[in-house]
Amino acid sequence: MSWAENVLKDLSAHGHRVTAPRRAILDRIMQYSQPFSAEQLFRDLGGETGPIGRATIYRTVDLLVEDGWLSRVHWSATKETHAASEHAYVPVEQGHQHHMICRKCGTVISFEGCDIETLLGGLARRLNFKIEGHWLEVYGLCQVCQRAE
Amino acid sequence: MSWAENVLKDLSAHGHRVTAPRRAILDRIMQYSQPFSAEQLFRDLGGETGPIGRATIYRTVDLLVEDGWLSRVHWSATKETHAASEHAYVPVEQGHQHHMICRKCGTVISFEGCDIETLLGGLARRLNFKIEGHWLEVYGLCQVCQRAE
DNA sequence: GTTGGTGCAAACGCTTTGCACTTGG
DNA sequence: CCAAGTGCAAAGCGTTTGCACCAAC
Repeated sequence: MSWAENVLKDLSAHGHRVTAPRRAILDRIMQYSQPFSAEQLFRDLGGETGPIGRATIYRTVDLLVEDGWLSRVHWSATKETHAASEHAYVPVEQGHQHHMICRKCGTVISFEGCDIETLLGGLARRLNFKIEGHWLEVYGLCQVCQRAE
Repeated sequence: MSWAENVLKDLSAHGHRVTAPRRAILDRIMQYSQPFSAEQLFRDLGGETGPIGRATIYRTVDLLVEDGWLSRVHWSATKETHAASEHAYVPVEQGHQHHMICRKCGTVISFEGCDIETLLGGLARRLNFKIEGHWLEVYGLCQVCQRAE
């Protein structure tokens, strides 16, 4: 059961429709080995002359983020200038996940089961801060790029 | 020695000039108890009719981020739509810091000495991933807002 | 047949840029 | 002095929106 299939199933389960544009978008997302942006997705699906409108891409990406099938990361392939820097996304199986992102090739390794709240628990207790969630992202070099350096 | 004073000293130490607009910007930043955006800073300093141009604000913010005196966070006061969502910043003493941000009032608590790399060390070793840096941000409720709920 | 989805194009809003003017050291 | 900094206005560009049309269920 691929990620795209899971998403499609979940979409119809939530009363959403399974349309051709959505299929195409999901298929394209699965081919990325790096974080991707909405704009990039638009280009890769044919851009201005392609069959899928820009609005549809953005709307679908938003939908997927809302339903927990895409996760936003801060990594950006294009050295962010950051004039309206593109937001980047990574497909995830649903649930709490974090990412290790290779600064060179952009490969993403997802992992769960982080113990950060435990780690910060003492600090939070001392400060009387009630932790409700957190954002963690790790940067570095993947195995392949380490060798290449 | 206030944050603004430290920044000014650092600026001239790096061959930058201490100008009236920069003083005004630093002073205003110190008054925030929440993450702020460049646009907000612009408005608070008088906006279109004020003495400081928008470009100066953006250039100064960038400068401060580069020199490590401002840190970008993901929290946003305005429910991010995220059409060109404003980037938010927090003043920091230089060095590696993380933030706990209250989801209600936006109060920021900075802390250092996180042991995340230690925590993730085992995982990274197993995956042959070489950690070079990380981004961590914690969300929740500060002491005051907990009581208010 | 409904109504959710789509495409188009225009609008939006944050951010950047070019250029002539000002000012700090 | 003169290079760094500033202000202005225009341009950039990712993202959103209004609306008429289309197609999934």
